[in-house]
Amino acid sequence: MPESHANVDDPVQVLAARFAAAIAKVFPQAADADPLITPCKTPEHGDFQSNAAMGLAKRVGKKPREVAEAIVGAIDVADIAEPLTVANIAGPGFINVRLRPDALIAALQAFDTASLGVTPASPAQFVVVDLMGVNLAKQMHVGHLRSPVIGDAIARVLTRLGHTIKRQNHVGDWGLPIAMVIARLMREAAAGRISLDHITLDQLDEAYRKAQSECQRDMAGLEAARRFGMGPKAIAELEEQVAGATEAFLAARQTLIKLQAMDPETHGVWKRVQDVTMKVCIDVCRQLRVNVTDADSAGESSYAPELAAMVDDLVTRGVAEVSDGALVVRLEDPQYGGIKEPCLIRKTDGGYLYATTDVCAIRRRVQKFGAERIIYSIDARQNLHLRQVFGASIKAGYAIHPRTHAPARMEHAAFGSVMGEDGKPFKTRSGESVKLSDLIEETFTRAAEAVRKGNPELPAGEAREIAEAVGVAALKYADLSTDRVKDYIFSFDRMLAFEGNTGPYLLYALVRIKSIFRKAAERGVGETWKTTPHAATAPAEKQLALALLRYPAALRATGEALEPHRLCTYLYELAGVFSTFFEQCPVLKDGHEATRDSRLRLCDLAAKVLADGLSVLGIPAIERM
RNA sequence: GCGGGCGUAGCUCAAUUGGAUAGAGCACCUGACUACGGAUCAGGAGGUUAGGGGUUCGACUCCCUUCGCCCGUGCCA
Repeated sequence: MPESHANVDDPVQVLAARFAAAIAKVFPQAADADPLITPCKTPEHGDFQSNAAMGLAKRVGKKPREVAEAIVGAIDVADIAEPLTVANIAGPGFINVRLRPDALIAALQAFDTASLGVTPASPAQFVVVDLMGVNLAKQMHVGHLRSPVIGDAIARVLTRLGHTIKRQNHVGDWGLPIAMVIARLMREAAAGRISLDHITLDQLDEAYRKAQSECQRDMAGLEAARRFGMGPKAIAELEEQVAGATEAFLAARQTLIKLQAMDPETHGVWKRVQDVTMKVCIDVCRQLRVNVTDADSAGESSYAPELAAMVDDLVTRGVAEVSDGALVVRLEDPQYGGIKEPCLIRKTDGGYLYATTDVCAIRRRVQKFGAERIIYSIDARQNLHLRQVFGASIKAGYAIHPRTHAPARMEHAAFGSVMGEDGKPFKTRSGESVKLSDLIEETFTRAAEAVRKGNPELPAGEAREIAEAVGVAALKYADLSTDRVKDYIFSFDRMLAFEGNTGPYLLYALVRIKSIFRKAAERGVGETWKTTPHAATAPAEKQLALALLRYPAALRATGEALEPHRLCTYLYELAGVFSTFFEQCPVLKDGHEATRDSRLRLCDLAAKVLADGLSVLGIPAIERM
């Protein structure tokens, strides 16, 4: 069942109903046809248009133009639009509609409430958004930027549309890699080379990398050396390496067993690693104004105790089968995704994989939390993996909602990579990945510089706050404003520009409107405008009014496609339309009080929509800059 | 090999899910206003939407095909 956002005050919806009625009257055989109402791209054509006639033509066996004429002849829009005649039919059969001025005013009046025309979704859904996946003992880098930024924006959009959201940070806090670090840390701490009490994430990151390499056994190299009869010295060196790595590897496995058994000392170190990692993670989220807290964490460790029973369940019910010693779920059937590669859920050695945990997570999210929709804000490269996990959950029945008995809608909100200005993956000059906290700090520093240049008078404390807002706006908007599935090119200069489709520009547009009200107060203009009737007579006023009314549809389109850039584009267009209005329609200079007040109301609405839209994107609003 | 994604102006990106003359910003050129925040507005130039074919009244969008780049592809996560 498609969700509904019925709103009798939205001209698009009113026109859709009228056109639908006219179509049903003239072409009963096509009564279900979509009226296809959309705002006109150019004002010369009209305010709104219906594109239904062309599509209807072949269904009813008439020429498109005749269909349009029939619709125009039967429609009743006298109360909302200017009379429709054949003169309103253009091209192959577009029907152009011009709103009656009083209808526009009425729509504006109805729009001017706290909800800004956004009616709650019906039915509202319970949605889980998977928007982060940090790993213990690993420093966060640019690769961790997009997931929370996009996921949080999607969560906010859906919340604004009336849904209930649960965010999930799927923390990589379990398994052999973690055990390797812990084994190394315990050894290093015992030798007095590190202090676990004062350890930093950078140190943990280093330990992680060293643990990885010391457990890396070069079996292939040894094999090759033997086969090609290399010198005894070379073979001996390789044997030594392999022996050392094997020792480290076995120690890690022992550590994993102790960890699973909740051995106090081992678990204590694990907890320490978790605390250090998660503190940085949550700090980054706070800096980015991403709404993720400790309560949203669901580590792999929390699924670990459930895996064995779940896998048994899959085996006994015949969902999974043994293949080459491993346990797999086959997904060739189209209802499971029609995927050739099976989903591996248990290795030959009995170990579980990340797919196992991910299937388990779906089970918990649907069966325990009651998720009706699960959205994964994850790198596009994980697409196959996610489709496998979705398919396996469906096959296992875990994705079937316990109350509605409908399968949860599972979607991959895939995104591309962050590239440098050379078009290659974003790295430092020395070729290392950029620490996320460094990236954020540099953004703030550059934003502070830009703010200082633009407005040197700001007091230091406020300047820092504003710089952070501008920095967050720049960083997140750059990430959100382009089609998420594509890679995007990271550029401090471009994202921090005050011109063009950028976060700082939208903040500027907002503070510019706010300053009008400060100026009005200075001039002793009271708040009479709040009760003055709306008006939109000048062309620029009318265009602004029409643009404002498009806000709910822009939000809905964003929520439907899970594409925040749609909202960004709308806000940017709104800012542009407002600029034109601001240029052409003096607000405080106009002699007439009624005009001044109705224009103040338009300014007020524009500010409200901009602020609301920015907050939905996770960008903080400010009063001045 | 197979599967997926991407390819739009010199550069960075859009295009309301198949609709009217493919739009913005930057850069370039020309104008406006002693400017309710000039971090502005108006205008110009810039395109065979990678190439070819097809479906359609209509294709950047859907189908086929070729080229180029990226990614994934059974025992890492």
